[in-house]
Amino acid sequence: MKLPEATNFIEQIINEELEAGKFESRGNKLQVRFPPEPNGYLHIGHVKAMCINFGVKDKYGAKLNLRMDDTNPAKEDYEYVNSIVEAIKWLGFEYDKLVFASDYYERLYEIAEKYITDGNAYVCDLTAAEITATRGTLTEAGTPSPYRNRSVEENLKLFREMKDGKYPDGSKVLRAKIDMSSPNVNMRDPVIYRIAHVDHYRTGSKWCIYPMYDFAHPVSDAIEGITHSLCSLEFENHRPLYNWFVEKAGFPAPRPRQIEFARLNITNMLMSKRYLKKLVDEGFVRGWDDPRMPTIMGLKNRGVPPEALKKFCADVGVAKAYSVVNQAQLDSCIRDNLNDNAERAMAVINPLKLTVTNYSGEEELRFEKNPMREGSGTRNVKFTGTLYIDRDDFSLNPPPKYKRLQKGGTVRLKSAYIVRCDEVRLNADGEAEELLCTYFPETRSGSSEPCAVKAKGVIQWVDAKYGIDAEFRHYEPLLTDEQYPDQDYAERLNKDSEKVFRGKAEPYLGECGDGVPFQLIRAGYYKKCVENGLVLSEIVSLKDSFNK
RNA sequence: UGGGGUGUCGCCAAGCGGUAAGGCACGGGAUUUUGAUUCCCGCAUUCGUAGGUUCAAAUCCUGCCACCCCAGCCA
Repeated sequence: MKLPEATNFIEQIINEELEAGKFESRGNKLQVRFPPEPNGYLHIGHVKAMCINFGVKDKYGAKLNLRMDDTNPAKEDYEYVNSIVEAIKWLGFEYDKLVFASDYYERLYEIAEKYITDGNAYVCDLTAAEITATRGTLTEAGTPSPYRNRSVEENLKLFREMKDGKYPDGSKVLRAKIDMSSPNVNMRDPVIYRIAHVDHYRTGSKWCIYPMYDFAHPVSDAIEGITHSLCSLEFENHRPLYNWFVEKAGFPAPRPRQIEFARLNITNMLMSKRYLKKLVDEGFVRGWDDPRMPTIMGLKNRGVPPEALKKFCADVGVAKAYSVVNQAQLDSCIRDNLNDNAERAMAVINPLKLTVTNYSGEEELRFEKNPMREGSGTRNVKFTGTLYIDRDDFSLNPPPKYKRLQKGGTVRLKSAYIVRCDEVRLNADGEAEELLCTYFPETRSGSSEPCAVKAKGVIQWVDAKYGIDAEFRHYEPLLTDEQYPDQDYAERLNKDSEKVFRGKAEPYLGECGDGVPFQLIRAGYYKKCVENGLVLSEIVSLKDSFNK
């Protein structure tokens, strides 16, 4: 058998197993799963998990189920399952089946009864606090529950009564009978089922007992015939439990194998669902898909192409070492993708009027949509000599090596002419209000004749007569998990994370369809065009090369 | 002071006994009507640390150190 080349340690393990013939009994057909809990929107961390799982799918021709791990009715909802499906679709991943852990409730219940019958589980009347107290500590063994040795008959009767709703929440649980003195705390008779008289978004009020993750997850894997259950590092301590549940449930080999990898962390990116949910619930952001959010939908609304996210995950790799990737690495992938694919456009965020005093009339100039790509086409831009440039592109006190416009200096208007600034009109505050310039007809863009006039810089511009009003929003990334609990968080978030600018844009931007990312001529910015007429853009500064 | 993991360049990360890939970041140079892009060139005599085995170790052995995870009726 010709094995695919492994690009990470997980695929290496798979190759070794395949070589050893572990999956011959199932025709070497592998199966994986992506198991989000529908209690929030997917974020960039999930993209890594998906890249790993879908990578196995593509590489080994494995089956891949999208499984909603919905065993906690209090937190889950259809809104989230829809958002998850949408995010996966946007990323371009294709799963074989959409399944729900809640589809297995009946089967899980039967397996729980089997545990009881086999003497591997018991109903425990201890309170939550008592269970915690008797679990022992990291260095001391726990003490067995007084209910640990109930008879199979009594356990079965009690468990059925639990299911039938005879007991209030918290009064009883079903526990696995493993080892109260295990050095691994997770093995000290973990809870399998809890009573919760809560409606489930899918099963309604049918159940009042719900299975716990530690039990439901491995058994769901086994039911589906999963061969590789890939999850993050924090579940390493649960692996013995995982194996215990699958084995005691009586599933034959080859049983699913849990393999753990380090989750994705990125500097300046808040990545825990709990905090993200809080930001949404308390109104710090407009929703889960707010461009400031690290959610897949937030990133989409920021104008990030899905391919850039996949490239990023591929670059970052998969390993077991705890790590925090620099955001610069993500930015680089986005820039790289946009450089190849995004069309270029002109817009000024902070307009400054520029009048060409020796120009009259109007003309159309040719503009390449994407100079990086062959055949991307051109469009015409009107030029009347009265226009706006960005305030940043003019300086009253230019620093050394300044390449853009200054009094007495020249600059090239992108795809148009070179102009010289003759006079600066100031407002009452001493700020530039209007620039009076001279243009040089012989410097018209595309002209091949040599001319004496030179300009070091090139800036973008918007014609005053033909440009449209545009609103720009500039977003700062959300703070990191560590910074989050800070008391000034909300204030800082509201004050600094979103800035709105009223500027001008060429009409072309208003014609862009919803969600089209494009790159501003001023290098280092990418943005997204939304809604016609008005340009409502999300701008993210990716590389501030202007401070050099 | 229990158990499970991890330690290779500023940040990720290959490497699996034969003499340190790659990406990001960074520095230098060339081309450029985006200070972008593109293009060269540079960037770990050293792999947490101390010993040991070997002709040969980041890779094997032993001790030590550091960091992360685990005591939810969350996932």
